[in-house]
Amino acid sequence: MNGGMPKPTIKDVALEAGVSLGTASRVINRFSDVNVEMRLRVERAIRKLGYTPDAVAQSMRSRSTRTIGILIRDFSSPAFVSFATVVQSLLYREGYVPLLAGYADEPRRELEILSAFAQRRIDGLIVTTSSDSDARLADTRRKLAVPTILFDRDPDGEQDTIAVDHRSGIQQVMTYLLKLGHRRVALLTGAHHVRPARERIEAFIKAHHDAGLVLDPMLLRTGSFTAEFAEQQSVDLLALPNRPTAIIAGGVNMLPGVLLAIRAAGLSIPKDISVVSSTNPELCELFMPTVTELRVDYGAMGVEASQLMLGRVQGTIKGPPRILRFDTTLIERESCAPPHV
Amino acid sequence: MNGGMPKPTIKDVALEAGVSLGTASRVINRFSDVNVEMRLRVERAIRKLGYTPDAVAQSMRSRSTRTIGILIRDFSSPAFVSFATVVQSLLYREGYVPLLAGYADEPRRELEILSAFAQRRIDGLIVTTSSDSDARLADTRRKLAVPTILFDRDPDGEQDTIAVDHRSGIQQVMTYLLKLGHRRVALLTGAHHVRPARERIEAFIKAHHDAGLVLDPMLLRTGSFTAEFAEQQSVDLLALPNRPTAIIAGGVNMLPGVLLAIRAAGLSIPKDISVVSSTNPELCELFMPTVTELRVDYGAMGVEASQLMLGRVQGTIKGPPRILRFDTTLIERESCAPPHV
DNA sequence: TTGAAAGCGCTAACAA
DNA sequence: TTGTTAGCGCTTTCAA
Repeated sequence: MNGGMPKPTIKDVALEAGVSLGTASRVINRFSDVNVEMRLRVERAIRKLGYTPDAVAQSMRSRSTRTIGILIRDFSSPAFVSFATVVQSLLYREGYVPLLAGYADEPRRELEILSAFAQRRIDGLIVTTSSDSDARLADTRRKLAVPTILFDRDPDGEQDTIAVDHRSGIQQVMTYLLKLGHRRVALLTGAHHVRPARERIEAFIKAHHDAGLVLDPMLLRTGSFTAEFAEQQSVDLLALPNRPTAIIAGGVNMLPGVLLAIRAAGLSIPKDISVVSSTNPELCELFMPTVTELRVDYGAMGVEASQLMLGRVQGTIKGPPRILRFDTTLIERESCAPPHV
Repeated sequence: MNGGMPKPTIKDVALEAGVSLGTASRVINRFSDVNVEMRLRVERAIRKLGYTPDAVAQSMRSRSTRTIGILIRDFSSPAFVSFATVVQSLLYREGYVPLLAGYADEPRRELEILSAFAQRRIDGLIVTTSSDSDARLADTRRKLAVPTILFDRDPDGEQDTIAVDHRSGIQQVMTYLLKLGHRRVALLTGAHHVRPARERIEAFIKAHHDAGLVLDPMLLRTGSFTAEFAEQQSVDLLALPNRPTAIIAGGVNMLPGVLLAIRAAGLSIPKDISVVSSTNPELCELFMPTVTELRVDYGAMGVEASQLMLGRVQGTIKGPPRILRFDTTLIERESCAPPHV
């Protein structure tokens, strides 16, 4: 597979430049206290030998791997795509590399990934945990002893948090739907042990209360963020004797399931049923009719998360845990109309 | 950020177990020539101290990082999602970790990522390069001197390749469209310097030739795999005095652009124009009408790629470069109909 | 089968 | 400002 001589080491560079190991290291690490003459000699040697530092050896000594672990639910959501793209680009620019992993809705895999991260000595962690309330996961994160950003999860008082205000998001949606005249709105979202689901559920209940409406518990469907769950629950909802007049897909992967179920039921949007979806720009704009969307700017969250993380690992940001909140925007499209009675 | 005592090392384990460093290492690495009594003592010590090996130190000595670099175009295509999900899960199972990076259509970033990989001493590389013909990239890959799998790119005689047969794919599509009566079919795909584009272009031309048709060069639009490119070219195609009666989205990200352009032109599918798309299960099934799809099983490719890679890095697969080919399946849906004259 | 010791490539502490 | 040296945590000789 290979060809020829071994990779040059810093020793070779020092030898070639006729300086000591230490001086070579100082040049490589851009320390200021190096004579110009020496610096040039070392740089020439580096170029001549085609030397690149060995990151493993650097990490061995310096304790830093310049690696940021990023632990998400899965790779399939458009939200992840915007986030990951931005984060990767900003981290690389500073010489850091993201270690990306998804647990694909299997909490056990989350633990495995965390320990793989630990063994590799990541410098920082951005994590969307599968459960806010799992003490074992929290404990494992703590043991990593690196700057951590909880992504759209509950602040724990110890780590930085960057989260969406889903509560006001659902409030916006409900205000909109109620104004259109809807009284039977269904909410599909994940299980209560993650913050986005919990916030949506609470806001959903509160909106009913504030409007003086009695919430039919059949209309609240929680348990998973997957499209499969959304489809199966939608099928069930649409078969109800008094089916909802609007459905909220409360999760970035859920819209496809909802749309499939509605089509299978032979219903038309928005005539028979109104639909609002969480962030999914492509599908929402492309589907006909276009779908009203509760949009979150995950790219912007990626920028903030990267900057905060870089600040923490580089020591330029200090002090107590920060909590960054992001608002949602309701983008009204064609999928909502007054219900007909 | 931290709390308490430093992580236990193998030295602590050896001390606790009352054995030598070497013995502790042998137990950890599951060597057979260790006395049962010793093994138990070491294992107990490991459990007691909560020891986990330090992957950086292991790599330092062993030369293996158990890390596989995966370099793709970007994170946004559903094809990537299926592939990455499978690969991650199979690699983790064997104690390997994927290092995922996308160059987002900027060839310069590809080089940066490759050198980041090199510095980190990856054990293997799976790469969808931005250009089959860029000698600098090929050279950089070669210098990595690790098992490499070219993903849907031209075999270079040195590395393993796992590729889709786009040629027969386009042939299937053309046969289908010609049989429906289409004579003006447009193909949208990437630039000729990557294999999937090149194969599609060649097969597209050959299909015309074989059918005794003269290909209007205006109908062949190559240059980029992005949705933006697809949209802009589609807009242009649809404004032609004699516009095509069918469009092929020859790239996994391109369908959205095509659909947007068709909608903007006020045309209806398949009455005014037929559409065939490369792999994009969700959108193809969800859009109305459903879209005829030239499907590739990227999950299956992920399985094969992982197994081949693991075989190479673990030394269980030896010998000359392998070339694995995957076929496409044409899934006929509602987006194609005979053209009306 | 086990222990002792060298050393992977580098950074950092110390001395000059 | 530069050189020398110890040692990061581990695997892997080499001897015993």
